[in-house]
Amino acid sequence: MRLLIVEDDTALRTELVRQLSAEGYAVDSANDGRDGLHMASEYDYDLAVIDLGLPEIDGISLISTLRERGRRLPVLVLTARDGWQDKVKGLEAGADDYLSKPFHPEELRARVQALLRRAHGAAQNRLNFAPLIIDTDAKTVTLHEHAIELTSYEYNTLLYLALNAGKTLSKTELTEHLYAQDYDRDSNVIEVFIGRLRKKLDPDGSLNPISTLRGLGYRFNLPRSD
Amino acid sequence: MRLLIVEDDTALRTELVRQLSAEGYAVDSANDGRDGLHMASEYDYDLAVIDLGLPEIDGISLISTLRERGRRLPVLVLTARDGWQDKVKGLEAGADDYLSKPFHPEELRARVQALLRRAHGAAQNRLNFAPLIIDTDAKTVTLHEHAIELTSYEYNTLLYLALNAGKTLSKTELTEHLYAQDYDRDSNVIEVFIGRLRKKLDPDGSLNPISTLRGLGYRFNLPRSD
DNA sequence: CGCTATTTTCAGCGCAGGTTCAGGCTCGGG
DNA sequence: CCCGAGCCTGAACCTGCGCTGAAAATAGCG
Repeated sequence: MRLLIVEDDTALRTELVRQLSAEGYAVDSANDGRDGLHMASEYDYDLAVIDLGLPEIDGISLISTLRERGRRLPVLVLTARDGWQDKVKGLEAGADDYLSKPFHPEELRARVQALLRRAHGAAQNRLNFAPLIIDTDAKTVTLHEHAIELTSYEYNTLLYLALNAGKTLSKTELTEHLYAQDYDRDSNVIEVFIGRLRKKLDPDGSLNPISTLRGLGYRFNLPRSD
Repeated sequence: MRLLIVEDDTALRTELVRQLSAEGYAVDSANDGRDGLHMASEYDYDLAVIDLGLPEIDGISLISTLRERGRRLPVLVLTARDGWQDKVKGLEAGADDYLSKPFHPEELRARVQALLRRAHGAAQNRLNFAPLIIDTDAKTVTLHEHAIELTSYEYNTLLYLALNAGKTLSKTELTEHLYAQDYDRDSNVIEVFIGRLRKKLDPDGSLNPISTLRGLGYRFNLPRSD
């Protein structure tokens, strides 16, 4: 999951990046609305955290502009103090949730998680695919009631594929969602991770959870069984 | 467990902080409703003790505001004398329990403990994990019917992990709940405590009660057996 | 006010896990 | 049937995270 933070206060921005990176997200950040708009246009983020009081282009306009351009990513708005009307304006502009400063890290985490889940139509923290279960709370994967040990990038890759089950994702699409900006584009990391995932999830080659579409990308095949 | 005290009487506030710190909680305090609201917003406390007669913003409004914002933390209300109607108002505003001044330290202790337990869905004072038992009343830990000597921070760390059994907790998440505000962020205390816990709880390495998820955090593995 | 127990810092190390690379394989188009 | 682009894979590399033991700081206690 790749997130964008738009926040002018350096201290807070750093803190946000730190927090969310620790949760395993790939995080980019911008310190004003203009940069934020740039970055949000350039990449397909899974979620944006936007402060309303921003120099250059304020948060509200930023959100409106994004929405006008048809970007539907979840937006979490940060409002100064109890900016009551700000919240309303924010929601009207197309934000999905708000958080007033100062806020507690816990709540930020919870909201981000909730928004991401909602966006992918996964209400719960437990994705059930036939014999495969992904628990996003414990960050754990189970196959046939049997725990599978995945490293964090393996997990992230699998999660992203699974959240887009049935859809074909190109390799660039995957890298862009798994890594923060400026990741070396011509590398075969993804192939390697797909390989490792297949080996771990399907050692005997009977499940075929991930199929390759030559020239197009990869697709997660298992149907959701909830 | 991290608590917030909101009390304007300096003597009493200091006393409360002393009391509860002595119990091993991480305690922050505010001396009026405004500060209290700030702090409660900034951080995700596990419980709040709030006096009803407060300057700036009174206790009732403070509680209501918190509840409106969707904060569900347990709130213990302190009322002057037998402020009979105050209790009612307090409970209506969303407090979970009350205590009229003056009160016995013992009683405070008991109520705080009870509320914390309830909040974590642990009705009893005894968390049972297969061969490991944590008695939150006696603050003792038993492994295979055999007492384990833990220092208070070791105990706190273990308890927090155990209360969130199965969930992966990042190191920052842990520090934030174990220490009062402004704790130096880049330190490896947590690693050290985890190490010591493992050594004490699992000397021969057969139980593996706490697993580390590289880059993500730690997870308590034992299932509850109640 | 000293002594002990506990917490915190620190530095060094080991290794997990991410990244790269090379060589072989596969598929599809001509 | 052959060729080449794209994909797979095993192995090697290398960085940084987490572990550890010991020393320094601090708290607790008589």
